[in-house]
Amino acid sequence: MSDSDARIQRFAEFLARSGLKTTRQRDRIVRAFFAAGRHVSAEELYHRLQTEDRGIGLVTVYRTLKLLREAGLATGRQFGDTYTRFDPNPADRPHDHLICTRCGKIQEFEDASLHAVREKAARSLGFTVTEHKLELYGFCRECTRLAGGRPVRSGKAARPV
Amino acid sequence: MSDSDARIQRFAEFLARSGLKTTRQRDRIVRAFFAAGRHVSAEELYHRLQTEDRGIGLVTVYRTLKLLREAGLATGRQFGDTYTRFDPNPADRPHDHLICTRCGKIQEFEDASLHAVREKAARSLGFTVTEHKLELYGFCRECTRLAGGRPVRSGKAARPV
DNA sequence: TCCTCATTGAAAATGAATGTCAATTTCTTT
DNA sequence: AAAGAAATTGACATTCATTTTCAATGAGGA
Repeated sequence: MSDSDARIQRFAEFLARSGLKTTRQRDRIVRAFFAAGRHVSAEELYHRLQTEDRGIGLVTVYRTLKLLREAGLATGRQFGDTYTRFDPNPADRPHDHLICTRCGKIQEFEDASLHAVREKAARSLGFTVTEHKLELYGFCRECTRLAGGRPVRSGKAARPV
Repeated sequence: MSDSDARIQRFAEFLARSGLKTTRQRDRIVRAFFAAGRHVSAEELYHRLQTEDRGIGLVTVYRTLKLLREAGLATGRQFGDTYTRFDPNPADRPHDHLICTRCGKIQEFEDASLHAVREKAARSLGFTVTEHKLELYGFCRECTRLAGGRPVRSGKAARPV
């Protein structure tokens, strides 16, 4: 059973447990989502789906992504642009991000020592931490070279708001 | 000169440098912003200002907050609700956040070792990091006790999207 | 199969944030 | 101090992502 299949199964279980139904649309959206990689928006997913099934509305894509979040199978992220991007859970790959504010590139990374930071903060303040988001904003290698590290207002690239 | 005054001065310099003008509205908005503490939304700031000056429009609050960001004096954050909250810069107080997904409480913390994480990621990937955002989502002390760490759908509290 | 209730898509609604524009204000230049 | 060019303002309209509404359809247990 592929990685993706396992998650699709978990989603089916979530639906059953919640008294919800399995439909052609949900099935296709969920498959497309797990096949899509990372940082997809609802709109992007919707467009990909149009090639295989014209009868899937953008609204249903939004609804299904919301269910995926409730099932704990997806996380939404906002990187400084106006829309939400979605990532599959669980974090089988690094989940922290470097965002270039000049060209908009998003690079993933992971640092094990972050868990120490997380635990320490949680313990000292009595929190139970279930999830974290770390974003580093700045310039990627190319943009550091091109711009000498100085900001360029492009209007396109994500901003750290 | 108070902390706040120094920033107000820096904003005035920014305006002059950019060929922009000082106005009663901008002045009041900026003062109110630095007096407001943290995590204020444009709307909240607007409401506070109504008590002292009815002639300040919400639109101008938005515009001035945008200028403050461009001046490097404010940062916008999205904690899983639909609007943007603003924090003053520079980070003279901790800038990382624990967000309770049950009651919506936001608690600040700081961990010096995060800088090591930041530098390490930046160095290994060639990034020049200028800013970071770290958010830990989970349950605060009270909610951990009350809910036994289990999620409660309140519809009000921030969600990790 | 029947029957109930969830689901769907289209259109309308929402809500935060931004653009438009005529009237006003700032600030530099006489 | 007065004038004039240019920026600023607020009310209104607009945009854009996302959500709600609603009538028609579909799923799936009895």
